Amino acid sequence: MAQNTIPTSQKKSMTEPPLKVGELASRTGLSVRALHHYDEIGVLKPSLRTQSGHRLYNQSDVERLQQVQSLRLMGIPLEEVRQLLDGAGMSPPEVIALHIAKLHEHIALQNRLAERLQGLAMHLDTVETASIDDLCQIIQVTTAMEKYFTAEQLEVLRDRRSSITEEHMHEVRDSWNEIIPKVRNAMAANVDPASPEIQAIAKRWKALVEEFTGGDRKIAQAVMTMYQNEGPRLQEQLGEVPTPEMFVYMGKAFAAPK
Amino acid sequence: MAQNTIPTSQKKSMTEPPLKVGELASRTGLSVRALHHYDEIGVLKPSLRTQSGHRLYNQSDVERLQQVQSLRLMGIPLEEVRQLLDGAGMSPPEVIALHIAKLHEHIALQNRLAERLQGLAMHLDTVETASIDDLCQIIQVTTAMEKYFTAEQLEVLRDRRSSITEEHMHEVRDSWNEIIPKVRNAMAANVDPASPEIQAIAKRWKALVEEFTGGDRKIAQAVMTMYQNEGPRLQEQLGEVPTPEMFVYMGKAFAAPK
DNA sequence: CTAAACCCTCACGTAACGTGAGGTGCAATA
DNA sequence: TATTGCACCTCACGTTACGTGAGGGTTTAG
Repeated sequence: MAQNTIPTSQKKSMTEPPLKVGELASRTGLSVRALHHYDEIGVLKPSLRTQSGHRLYNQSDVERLQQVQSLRLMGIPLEEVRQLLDGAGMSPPEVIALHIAKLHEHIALQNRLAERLQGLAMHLDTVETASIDDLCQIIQVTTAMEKYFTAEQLEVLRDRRSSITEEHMHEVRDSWNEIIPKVRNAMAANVDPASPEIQAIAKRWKALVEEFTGGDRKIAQAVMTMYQNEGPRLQEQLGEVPTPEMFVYMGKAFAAPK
Repeated sequence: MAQNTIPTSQKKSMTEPPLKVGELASRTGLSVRALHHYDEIGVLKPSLRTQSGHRLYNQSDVERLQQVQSLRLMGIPLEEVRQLLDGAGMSPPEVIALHIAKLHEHIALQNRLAERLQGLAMHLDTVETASIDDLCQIIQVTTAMEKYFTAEQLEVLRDRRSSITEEHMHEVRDSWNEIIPKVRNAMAANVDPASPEIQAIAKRWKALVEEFTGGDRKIAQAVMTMYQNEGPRLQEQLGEVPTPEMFVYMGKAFAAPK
């Protein structure tokens, strides 16, 4: 074979002059400040300085910087970049694997947050209220619900909610606010659950519950658990809420012979 | 209707005593330091202090804190929380909408990063190298490729790569490293592309290209564009790489009559 | 030889607190 | 009553990866 000609531009052997920081910055797309920073924290210390203190980056510095940029592109923090390039800390595959895990965790969190925000935006569309109080109320109630219902149940409830009018929602609220005090008073007065007036109330109660749960036993159970645990907090937001004792009392009313 | 009985525990009218910071912290699950911070930045300034300077939070402070917590749960930064609760800045729906947009943007970025990391992890599995140099090389080549190939093309290439052995990949690299200098020398010596020795080389060249592109014209085109723009950078990582002039020369060789 | 361009070293700001350090207030106990 | 111990106070630095000046030397082109 013949003698090797020059590949493209220069050979490695013809030592290129060291770069000043501004030059290196514009070649790599980094800022001068970033290079100063890398110097400070030990990620990339230029191997030369001029007598007056100007940084000079030679070929191996430039190569190291390319590696730094590669690793940063993968989202690896500077401190770990430094450890990797210095051969300390963990092995590359370990670092990558751990970062994938962390990233997935982070993404999962963000996705859950995005779902919550989407749901919230839907509510805001239907309710068309601009008050922060209302906004926070919706947030509190929905976050409380997320603790007691599964994702599928929540979806069912969202669908049902979006299919009814805002006016009807107010009617439902008003109904509860009318019925619950009556029940409380009846309980305080030891009224027989089988009595006609309680039976009338029980009928309305059952209808309201049916409408909300859609007849789903699991949802009804979750609602009761939620009111049991979050009663006071929900009361602040919603107005009148049923207590576990009321559920028991109403249970007797439902079981009473007609 | 009869007189209202007491709902659950207390009535709002019986003013509850203001809370000290530690008490409020333990009730809300926040840290004392966080409450200090909220005070500092004006998100929640307690409306009372004792003579000695101890913070006292009254009922309305507590309610405001609940709102703060709700908004923070939705990922809204403290400064915007403050503006919302103080009625300054944007309206709640605007804030929510903007945050949804920001969040989706962020999630998209994270997802792209996750994909890159997954691909990288795959490479690391097949190549089983633990050196940072190799790691960075893979990163650089794959990120360069992402600029020139579409997502589908990249997937095709990934599949093809994972279906061959590491040994074969080395063979391919070696073939290029043997052929390219020969072509360069032939070009420098003005050898006729139709000459037998160049025709022999052209045959091997074509086979190598075919294997990589799978016969896909688009991929072949993207490869040439990539080498044209990223030539020097890739050369540092891969060794010998073809130049546009070589593609022209080889084109003549392919077109030459046999 | 001078002015522009480039370089240097501080040093503060970012988001949302964690983590002391060093000192005061307050209720209960010895 | 004196002392203990706990809760509270105000600084103030650390975290991430730089951005953005301030104030002052150096190099280079005209």
